[in-house]
Amino acid sequence: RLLGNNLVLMMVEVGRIFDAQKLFDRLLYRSERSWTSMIVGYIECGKMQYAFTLYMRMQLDAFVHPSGHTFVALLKACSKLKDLKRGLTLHAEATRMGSAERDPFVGSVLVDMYSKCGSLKAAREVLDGLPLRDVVSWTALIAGYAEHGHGKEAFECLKQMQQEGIAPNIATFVCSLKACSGMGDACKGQEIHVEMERMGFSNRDIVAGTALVDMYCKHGLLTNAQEVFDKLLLRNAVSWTTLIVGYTENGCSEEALECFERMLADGVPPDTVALVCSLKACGNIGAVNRGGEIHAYIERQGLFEKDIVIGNMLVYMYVKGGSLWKAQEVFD
RNA sequence: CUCCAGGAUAGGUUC
Repeated sequence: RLLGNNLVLMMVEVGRIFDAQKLFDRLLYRSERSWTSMIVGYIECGKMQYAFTLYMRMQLDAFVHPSGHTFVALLKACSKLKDLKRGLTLHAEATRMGSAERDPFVGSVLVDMYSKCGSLKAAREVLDGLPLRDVVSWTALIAGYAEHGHGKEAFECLKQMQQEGIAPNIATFVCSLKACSGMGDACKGQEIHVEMERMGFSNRDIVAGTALVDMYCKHGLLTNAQEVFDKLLLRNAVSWTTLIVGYTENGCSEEALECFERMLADGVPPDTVALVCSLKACGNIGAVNRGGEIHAYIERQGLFEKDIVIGNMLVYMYVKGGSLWKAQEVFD
């Protein structure tokens, strides 16, 4: 019976979920570990409904109980689907099993689930009730506040967690910066910048650095954004695009296009997002020639069919540039 | 009781 259960684990690990299921169904004794492993396997390949169905069957198995691992996997699926109803049920069951308060991972995934579902009050209550609030559970709540436009609350959380002696990490700062962007309070963002600088996050980590660039751009502080960007040790298409959008959205499309040129010169291949954003900049200032070059590049790379947004933006660019016949051609 | 698997984080057109 051990052998069969372990074989199920191995099959899930190598992605043979269908074979795993066939074997799993023939087992006489199914361990908690193999139930959970099947559930995780289905979630990983996006078949959430199968996972939930399996969980129902698991509850009917008198010999096993779901573990913290089981609840983490299922609650994470609820977060992705924003399925609050199922999340609430799972929360009740995790509480009944003692997982919710015994297992810190279940605690933080509960905070995340409520946050992602927009039930910020519930998220806050779960966090406050946790025996151990760590950087991840705090960050999950901050992310929730930021995502749903409650910048003030997000920033207060950052302060509260620091008062509790918990050090923020890159993820915490990134979420807090996102909150600042939505708040229109550049001072708070600058405050965070200073702290990140102290911890060496602002130029060494590309995600953190890009989030800073984005925050400054959203406040229209392009000089600050450029300064952070210039200090970045690594740049990728995302960081370049963030800057390009920053210039474009602040009425500086010419500068945006200069950034695009520098990005190419830097040897960073533009992805579809970078191309779309640069096309928008072209459209804004009627730069049909440069837009046309980007168009040619898109055709050469065969990207046109990949994403409807590219076509939309090409039309925008040609229309704004007055080349209606080219716009029509793209449209057709 | 021990061993293996589990948690939060960056950019675009429309919104």
